[in-house]
Amino acid sequence: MNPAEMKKKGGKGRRKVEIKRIEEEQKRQVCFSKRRQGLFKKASELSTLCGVEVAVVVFSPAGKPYFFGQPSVDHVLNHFLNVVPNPSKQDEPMNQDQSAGDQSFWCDIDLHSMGVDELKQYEEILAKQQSVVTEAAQQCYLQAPEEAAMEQIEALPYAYPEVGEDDYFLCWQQDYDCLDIVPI
Amino acid sequence: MNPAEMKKKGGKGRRKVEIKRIEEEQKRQVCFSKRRQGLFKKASELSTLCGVEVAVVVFSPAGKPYFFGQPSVDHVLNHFLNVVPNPSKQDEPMNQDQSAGDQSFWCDIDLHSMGVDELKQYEEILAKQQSVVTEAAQQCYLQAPEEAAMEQIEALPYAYPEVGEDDYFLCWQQDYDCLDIVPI
DNA sequence: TAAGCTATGATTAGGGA
DNA sequence: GTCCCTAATCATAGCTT
Repeated sequence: MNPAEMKKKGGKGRRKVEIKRIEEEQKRQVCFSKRRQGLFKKASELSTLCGVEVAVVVFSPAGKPYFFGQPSVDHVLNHFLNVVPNPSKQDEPMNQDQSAGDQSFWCDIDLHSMGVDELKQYEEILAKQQSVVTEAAQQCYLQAPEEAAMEQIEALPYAYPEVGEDDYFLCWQQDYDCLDIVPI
Repeated sequence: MNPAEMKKKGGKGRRKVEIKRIEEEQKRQVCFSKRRQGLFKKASELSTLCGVEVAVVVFSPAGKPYFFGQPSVDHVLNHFLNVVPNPSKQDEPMNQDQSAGDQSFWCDIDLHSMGVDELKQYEEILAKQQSVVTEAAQQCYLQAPEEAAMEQIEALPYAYPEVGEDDYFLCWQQDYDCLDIVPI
């Protein structure tokens, strides 16, 4: 195809793009918009295909936040912040994927993969959780018997996807007696 | 390339893939590994090309955390949490996965902000969780009384941060009786 | 079992509306 | 900004090693 044809009906299509900062603002904005959508789509596909939790947060060139989360950004970030307290310490200059360290307390367990003994253990952990809540209730009563921060309960509603009733992951944390049961 | 050559060294390549949960564990794991890398690469390219902040957090099918951040996950998440205290309520321009209506089920609750009545409610929810686990244990026993997937329990160790004993978030999900208690 | 291959489907740059 | 279009480049499912 000669240059004239190129100009007339060709000259489109993808060009190999060097991965470095795009200087022209307009182009950068368009690229951001397109690639952000692509990134979120990939994240969504990964989540669906593999049944995993994903959160993506991006700030546009203008500083506007965009995000994607499955089941929700907050859920994933809370989970993450608990598991990986100091991500920046693990980041290396060239930013890359990595997993958290090995010393551990958290376990993600599929209830269906567990044996009887393990399930019994988890029953005990759940019982401990009840103590925690009960104690919190008692303290609350002692401190402010007439108050009830009712509104807080409905303060942070999140959308949630349909899930089967029987599929759960159970996460627990030995030293702090915390647990986390979520549908998968 | 003719058919013979196709058969000899071709016939491979990508097939159209339906975006739904992959049931075979092995395939799911492989897919996760590959697509995670692809996702992080895309995030990196977006960051470089457009000079923006990006954070991606993924939990593997086994619950192991993987993350990517530019300049760091920590930085981006702090920025995000400051700017968007309650992300799920905001309108996300393009790709909102939280689409399906505003019926929210999840709440993130600080135990200390709750009144007695609410805490009592949560005690009940915890009790329900015990039933779920108990039922799972019974089913497990009926199905394979001599089996115990013991090794699974220690399979997924994670690093964990220091937290105060008294700070928790409690997340619960009305329709599915799920809950989530995590230290903050 | 993790690491290459490769053919193909998916993505996206550049242009226009 | 968003959407369409095209075509070159990229990503990756199913294999092989």
